[in-house]
Amino acid sequence: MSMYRIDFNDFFTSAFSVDCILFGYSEGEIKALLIKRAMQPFENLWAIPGDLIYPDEDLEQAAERVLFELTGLNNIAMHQSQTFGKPNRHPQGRVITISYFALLRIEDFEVKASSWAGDVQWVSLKNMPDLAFDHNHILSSTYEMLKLKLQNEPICFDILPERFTLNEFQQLYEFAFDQAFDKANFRKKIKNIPLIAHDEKQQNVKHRPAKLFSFDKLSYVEGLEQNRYTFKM
Amino acid sequence: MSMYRIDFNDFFTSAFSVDCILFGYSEGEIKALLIKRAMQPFENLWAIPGDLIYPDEDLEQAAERVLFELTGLNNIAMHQSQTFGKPNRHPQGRVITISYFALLRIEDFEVKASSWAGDVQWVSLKNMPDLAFDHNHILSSTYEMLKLKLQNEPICFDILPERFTLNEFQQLYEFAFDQAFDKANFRKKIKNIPLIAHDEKQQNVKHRPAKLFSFDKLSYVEGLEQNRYTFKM
DNA sequence: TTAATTATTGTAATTTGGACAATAATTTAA
DNA sequence: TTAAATTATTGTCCAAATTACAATAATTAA
Repeated sequence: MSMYRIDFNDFFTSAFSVDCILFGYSEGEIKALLIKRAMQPFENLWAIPGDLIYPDEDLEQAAERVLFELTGLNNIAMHQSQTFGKPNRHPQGRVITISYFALLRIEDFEVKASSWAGDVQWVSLKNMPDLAFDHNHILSSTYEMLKLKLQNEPICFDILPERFTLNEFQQLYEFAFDQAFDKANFRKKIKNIPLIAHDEKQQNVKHRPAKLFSFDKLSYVEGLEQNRYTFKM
Repeated sequence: MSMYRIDFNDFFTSAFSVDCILFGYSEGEIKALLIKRAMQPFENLWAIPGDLIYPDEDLEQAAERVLFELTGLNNIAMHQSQTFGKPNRHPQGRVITISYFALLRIEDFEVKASSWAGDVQWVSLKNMPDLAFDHNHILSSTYEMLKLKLQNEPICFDILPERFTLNEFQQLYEFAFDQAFDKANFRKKIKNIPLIAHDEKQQNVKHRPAKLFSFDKLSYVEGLEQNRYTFKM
């Protein structure tokens, strides 16, 4: 096999990138933030925002940099999803990409176009066009990872408004898993999750307004530490 | 920031590796196959077997190559776990490593030493020494991934003998999760998993022999496709 | 004031899960 | 040949969780 004849230094000819799938939630739909590529390859195609990782940069750091350049947001937890490395996935060389995702509150920031992003847009997962590279594949497997985490970690509260109604909470899961739940039963299921009930109510609705809740992160962490609690949906 | 002054080609100065955590099960314990490094860096330390990925090689292909060189085994599903890339994790350059794992039947093969593996040994997870690189970290997070997948995918049948008793099945979960289950209740829990009951019985035991079962993969896949089924332990 | 609409809570039936007991099949030793 | 020992397998009871569906409450709009 020819592979045994290559020099040690010949291995150091690859690049890494991160691809950041930013999930948001609005109008009852889960959306991903996509960019329209302003440069070759795949110029003018929609793509997952990402960038090459600098030689001295940590993976998470790179993911957070991409997020920051696009949204100005800091201090958002990025979750590693999977790594994609088919030899020919990038036309300009061997680039292995590590996908990260985060859940964002769309209303908390304004997206900024950047050098590599001519146009930026929230696109519903139910209505996804053909994307650059292997990005359709990356997006759909990261969505599977998202669903797994939605069932095992309280990341739903990263994407819900800070104060939300129980219906909004329920609809997020209904959309993510594409199935309807019974209202009363959903409320029973979540009765262990520590929520703070506020006096405040929903505004500007044409019917009885719902009470607003927020996630009681302190109690949650305390419950975890004392082993009294495991999040499960 | 200096990072903006580097040339496109300067990105192509990194290398990838795969690290393959091979889990086996014997004497009632989950073990990982480790090698004693025969070369620098970390010469003589125990490590997870792994290798650099060739420039034209797919990730899974590389993982399967490492597995094959060590065990002679082919056609074993390798599962991607996580990717580790701290800038200084490898003393000889920027090497990002992608961890894969597989569940093996220890009795099905004999490990072979190879060029990079002076000594090879099955080591119980309960009794792990200090390993080379960041391999203790990689091993423990891959073990968490293993447990996650054991709960959500039928990978347990990769590690069980082709025909197994219900007790062997149960013991695997008991050791992986380090807790005992009630026999009768375990059998109720698995009653949805499609198993083929054989006429054959356990041999050479000093008591009533148990019936042998095998996993009915066909029915399982069919159930998945028709949305009648989700594996859950 | 009332109809319409959605929020919230309750109830009863069914299913699941956990603890434990009973029975069955086989080997071994008397 | 038989009884004791050992483990496999199945069943039962009770508590807890899940499901389907009904009842009541609060608000808006006419």
